[in-house]
Amino acid sequence: MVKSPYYDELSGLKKGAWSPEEDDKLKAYVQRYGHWNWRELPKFAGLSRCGKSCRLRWMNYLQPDVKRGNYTKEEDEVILKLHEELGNKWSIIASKLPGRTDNEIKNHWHTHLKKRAKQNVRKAEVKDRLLSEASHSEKSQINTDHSESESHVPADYAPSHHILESSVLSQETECSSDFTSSTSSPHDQISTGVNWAVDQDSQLGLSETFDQFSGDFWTEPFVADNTFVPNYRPSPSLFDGEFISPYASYHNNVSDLCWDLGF
DNA sequence: AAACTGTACAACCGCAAGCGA
DNA sequence: CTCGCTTGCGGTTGTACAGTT
Repeated sequence: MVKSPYYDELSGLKKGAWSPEEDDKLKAYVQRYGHWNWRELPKFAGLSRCGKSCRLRWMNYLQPDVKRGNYTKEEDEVILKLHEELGNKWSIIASKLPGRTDNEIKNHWHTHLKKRAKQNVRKAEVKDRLLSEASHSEKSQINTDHSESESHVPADYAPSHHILESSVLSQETECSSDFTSSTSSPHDQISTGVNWAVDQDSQLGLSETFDQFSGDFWTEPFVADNTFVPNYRPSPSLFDGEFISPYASYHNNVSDLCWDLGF
């Protein structure tokens, strides 16, 4: 599924898929010393990779809190909603989904959600058309009886005000900032006379899950990457087993540091 | 069974923002 | 102000695997 590993002649660096050994090295190094400088890090960690590659691998795959696969309906809906609002701001979207990375969300969007988003757009267009047609027919019927025999919509088609208040499309397009708001019944969806079967599952899922969905999801803080050691550069002369040790990152006080440095 | 097509996703690349000298 | 460096972001590619013909 990924590019096969190969050595780039020009740079002499390894590219392509990461081996478990490389993963282990990088993970162990970052967990121990933090990522003080991605460009320099591979040298110290004993990896023949560029810093950029290491950073990406760590961020998207090796970080302890990274969730993999199995997107929940809530997550899908959040992504869809935020993408509708923000566009391709994957990093911002990722910041709202603990454990998900921008790269993963981007991939998920392109493979799973793009189609759904397109369907949503199409439904919104149909909704607009229905609304304009409904309001037009309502006006034309103002001074007539309540017969719907002339209407092009099914017999169980609800009056236009009904559509406005409870159609699923209204939910989608009007609750942009509050998706915990009211839900629409399946009957309401059917009553518009449009075949919503394509996405009914997800709509129902949205209704169910967002009811349980507290504000905690948005306010819950990220688990910080506390392995980061700001403003610290190791001395290349300090070796620690298979790594070149930058020390300091695991020292909570000066005496520990002095001990490790042999002072 | 083989060939073809579609899907999923890890990884690469180029660019831009941020920051310090 | 600008130059150089690092980091982060978003677009895109490559390829294994699954499904279909």
